[in-house]
Amino acid sequence: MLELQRIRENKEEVVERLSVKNFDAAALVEEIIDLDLQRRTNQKQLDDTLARSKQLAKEIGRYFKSGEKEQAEAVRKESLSLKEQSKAFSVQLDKIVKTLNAKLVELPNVPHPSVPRGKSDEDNEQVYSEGNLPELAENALPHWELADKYKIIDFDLGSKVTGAGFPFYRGKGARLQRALINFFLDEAIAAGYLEYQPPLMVNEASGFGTGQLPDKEGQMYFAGLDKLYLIPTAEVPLTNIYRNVILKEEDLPVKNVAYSSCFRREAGSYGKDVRGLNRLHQFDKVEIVQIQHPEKSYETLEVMKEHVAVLLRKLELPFRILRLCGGDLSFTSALTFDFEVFSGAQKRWLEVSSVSNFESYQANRMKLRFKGKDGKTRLAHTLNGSALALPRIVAALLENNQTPDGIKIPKALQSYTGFDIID
RNA sequence: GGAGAGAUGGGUGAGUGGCUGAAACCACCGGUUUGCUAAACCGGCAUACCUUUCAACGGGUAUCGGGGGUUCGAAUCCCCCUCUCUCCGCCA
Repeated sequence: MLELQRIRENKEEVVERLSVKNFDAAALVEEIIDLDLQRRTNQKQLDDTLARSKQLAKEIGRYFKSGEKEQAEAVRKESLSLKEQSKAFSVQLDKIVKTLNAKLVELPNVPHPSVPRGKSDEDNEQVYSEGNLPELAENALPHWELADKYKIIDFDLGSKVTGAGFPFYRGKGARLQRALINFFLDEAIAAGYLEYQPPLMVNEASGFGTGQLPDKEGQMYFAGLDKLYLIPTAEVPLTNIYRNVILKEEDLPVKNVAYSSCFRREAGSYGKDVRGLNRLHQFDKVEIVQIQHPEKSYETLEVMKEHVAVLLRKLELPFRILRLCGGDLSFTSALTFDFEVFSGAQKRWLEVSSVSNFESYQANRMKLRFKGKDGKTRLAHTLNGSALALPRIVAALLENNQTPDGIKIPKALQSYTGFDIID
């Protein structure tokens, strides 16, 4: 969530910038400022009452010790009435704080000044592209037909055993998955990231910390008996490692990477978007996360972008980078770049990575801070990016590299797969 | 799943109703001393909110796993929850 101080001191700017996200924050911001004022007034009253109570309690102690029972009794009476007062203040303060927090959570992150206005993904701004679009024969097959032809992915079997969106990978298909995971992890480790194997289920506090809860509750699978959520991305456990942590400035940046399966309910998706590997309920992804000094986070965002670009280059996939417009930007993000690869037979761009700077928005929710060299404690900035999500990479690899002899594996991957063609 | 023990500041650990936001030691930071290093000595060392003619030095409140209760007063007593450890059961 946004920092209260920022809302208080830059009210107009916050409202104006949030309008880029097509979010009308004017009324909400006023409410928050008003609640904050109430909170402070109330707190002052409570604190004063408690301070007096403490004083009296000490007096009573002294009287009892010196055996002055009568004085003690008198003071005790006063203290008793103070107790009622402070109870009332405390109940009211609690109510105000709860309302204030609920309102604060409704406020999305403020977009970076470079974020263009726009309604939907059609308004995203292409900032870079690389590689030539593949020229495939007219009868080129989409990946789901290739998957079937070479018996490397079985969607029907997944439907039988689990449900739609939970495919089986088999033979060279399974090995290709394993190869990609190892390739991505090795690249991240070489770039200085520390590898984690995180839990695939998280508790409610973690879901709140990275911003999945409360608003995106319906997107996560929930194990109700134990109140645990299946992670939609490794970002959740990987970032929540630092929930309620105060790092030292010299520990920054923290660079973590994790491979994990990801689970998404994807309620409301349909049509060509969910065909084959285009959108799954369970998929594999390697995720990179950085925790960085506020003054360096945008530099870092560029570095992370380049990391993803290198991966796609090594996989010889044509890709483009989009700067998400306000309308397409997620609730918690200040600036996001999407990477899309061109999938030759479907003739469409598929999103394979999303690299974001959340500034202090997640950090404020989870109280992730660092102590500066000046001794002051400040919120850190969090960033993350997919590097990369597997299914659509596989879709593009299959489609773009199909030949009459089989599907060619890019050079960089061959030492990982142990084969250079799927036939 | 059953039985028991426990959770205190960065770490170890004292503290069973008032003088404890919390001893001591270690770690860390600053200083003195010192050929250098080390040692010794002195000082500092949590977080949040409030207070904004407090520039600075401050003042107030809360926090001893989390929540609730008893009491004029709770780290200390009571209840609930979470987690950790030990033993038993089960098991990849």
